[in-house]
Amino acid sequence: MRIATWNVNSLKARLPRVEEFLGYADVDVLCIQETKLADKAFPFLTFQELGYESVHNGQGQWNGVAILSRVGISDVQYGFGANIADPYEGDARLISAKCGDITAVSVYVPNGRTVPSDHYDRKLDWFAALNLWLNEYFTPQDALAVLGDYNVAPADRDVWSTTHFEGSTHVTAAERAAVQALCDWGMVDTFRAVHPDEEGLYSYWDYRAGDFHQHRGMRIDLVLATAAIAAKVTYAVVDRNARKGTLPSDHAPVIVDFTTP
DNA sequence: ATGGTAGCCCTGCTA
Repeated sequence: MRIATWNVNSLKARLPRVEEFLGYADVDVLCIQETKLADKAFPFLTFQELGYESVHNGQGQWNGVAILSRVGISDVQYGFGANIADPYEGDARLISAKCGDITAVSVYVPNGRTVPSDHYDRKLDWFAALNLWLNEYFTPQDALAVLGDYNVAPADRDVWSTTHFEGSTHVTAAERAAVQALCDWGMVDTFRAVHPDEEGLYSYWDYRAGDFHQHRGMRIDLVLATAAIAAKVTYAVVDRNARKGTLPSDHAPVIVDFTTP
């Protein structure tokens, strides 16, 4: 089975690139973030014609998350639900669905803006809410993958320069501890399981200052998965070509393969 | 050249 995550930075602007990706990437499940679309504007039929069922938690101008699947979609959840307070209430940042033999979750973790700030504090609270939500609906024994834009680089080797990001969001000890808490619950950073030590493996490059061509990036798009999936991962890659060419997103897709019984 | 680009919807805000 092949799963992938991609922050497309507006599905309206990026639809041709997403169609192109679906044509060559051979993914079974694709989790998308930052659709920036209302549900009524989501291109369900376009994806259907390409062989994918899709579900969308849309908001309009900002955020918006989706799941595309060619192995079925059921048991859809939109956001944290009524029992868990959302520190970013009103934002469309989470959708989950059963896709074939696994549950896929598409998350768009809040950016946090600056340190310190109210937005940063609520980013950490959002991670805590995610942990509560996982606990409420799943167990570490489930075949569960939480894919998305975490807006956290888990380790120093996941950024092009530690000094450049000193004092910024995405690299603070508290944010990294929030990701680690998910791993403590039972999730594995599957990309790092395949590439444990390699540096320079990024998934996001700022549009500004030619960062992509200067290899100034960050690895903030993660595929966390429980052992039922993580123990069977055979391949993981960043599709850097998707960051090149005409009207690219500032993020590249991250693809993970695992064997199914 | 004193921080740059992309996307949104009023041209300032968010990333």
